[in-house]
Amino acid sequence: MSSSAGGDATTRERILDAARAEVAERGASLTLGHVAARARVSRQAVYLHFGDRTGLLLALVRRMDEQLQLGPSLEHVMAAQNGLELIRRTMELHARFNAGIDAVAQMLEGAQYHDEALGQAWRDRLTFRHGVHRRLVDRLAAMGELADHWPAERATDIFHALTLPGPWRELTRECGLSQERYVDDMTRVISRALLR
Amino acid sequence: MSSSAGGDATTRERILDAARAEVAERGASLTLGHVAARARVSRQAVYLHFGDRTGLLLALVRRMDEQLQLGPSLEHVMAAQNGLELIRRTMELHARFNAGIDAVAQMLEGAQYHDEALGQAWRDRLTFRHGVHRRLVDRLAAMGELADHWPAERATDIFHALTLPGPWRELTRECGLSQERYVDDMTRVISRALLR
DNA sequence: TCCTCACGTTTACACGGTGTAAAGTCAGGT
DNA sequence: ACCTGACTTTACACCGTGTAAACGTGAGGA
Repeated sequence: MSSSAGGDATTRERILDAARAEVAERGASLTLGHVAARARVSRQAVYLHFGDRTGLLLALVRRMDEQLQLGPSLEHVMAAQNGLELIRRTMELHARFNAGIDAVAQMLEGAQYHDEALGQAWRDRLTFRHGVHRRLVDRLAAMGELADHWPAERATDIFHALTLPGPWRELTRECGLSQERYVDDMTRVISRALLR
Repeated sequence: MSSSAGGDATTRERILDAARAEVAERGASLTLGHVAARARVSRQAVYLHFGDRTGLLLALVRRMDEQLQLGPSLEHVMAAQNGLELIRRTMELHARFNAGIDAVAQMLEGAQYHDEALGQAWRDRLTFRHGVHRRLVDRLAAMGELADHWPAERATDIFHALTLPGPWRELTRECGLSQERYVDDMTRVISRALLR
């Protein structure tokens, strides 16, 4: 864990790149040995940098969060001029975002029940996600477009739950919907559900 | 694998009961050693009956399917006199069913990417589920209540994806919705999405 | 009665992945 | 010349899976 900062940093990055590739290929059943080999580094180097398997995966998740920079995209969503457009932009963001993180998300979902720390990391992400949807729902309410029957908190829960990676994965990967179709259809479903 | 039928069957059942309990407690990280100990049987007895870990889990899933007997429940759903009632009954069935199988479902979902056979088992269940929703959508169409904008296949995909265990788990376990609330809210969402 | 077979037991071992420990190499900076 | 940081090699302990072989035992048939 010594070189958490400073030094070359290139090795650490190489290991993380290798880990990302291994997750994409083998899912949650990646091996530290394989990661090390792919990074052209000894297995022990991985332990030096990340402490243990969990540490490596946590670092991978954090780096993906940083790289994906969803701040600007979120501003674009919030700038929508009406409810329908806000929902559509949200779904476009989800589609793009999910496609980017799906392999890692899958790994986290799968690992969350035999790894305390990874489970926590996954829950943290979901909590953050829920908060984002709360802001979106508040915006809808402020625009006077939120249907009367929904208390904000419950509308948030619905918005949050229907846009989880799971349904996205099922629709696009298994049912064969294109990203555009996913966006169109889910925009319709959610706007009908939430808007007045 | 010898005693697939005949004989005492009590040992086999004891092992499956133990496995179910272990899955409920430890999720996907159950050990054959723990299962055996709980069933008060040697670890090797498990191998005798189920071949390997995967075989045990597959047998567990199949037994749960048999025990849950969703045929009659499904008839009750199909007997609904109008679209809204059909959707409500569907959601009631999902709520009850999900609560019953969630531990095992979670285990399967988690395992599907490092165990070919378990992944297939999970996909089989989802395919069956999808077929059920197709029948429901066809019924809606026959009643003339399916909204015009949905081709039957796409309405099916949506119905299927929105009622997956994942969203149910998130809403009831993490967001704190009661089963009744889940049924009420999702009935509203889906009827608004699918009905004319 | 004796034999056999089904079911289960104990013991033992190979294999692979994780995690820890210790000693060695090697480049750069002082 | 020395030290330090980054990484390597080697080695080992631990655990879970899976296989193998030999032994125990009770029920049923010849």
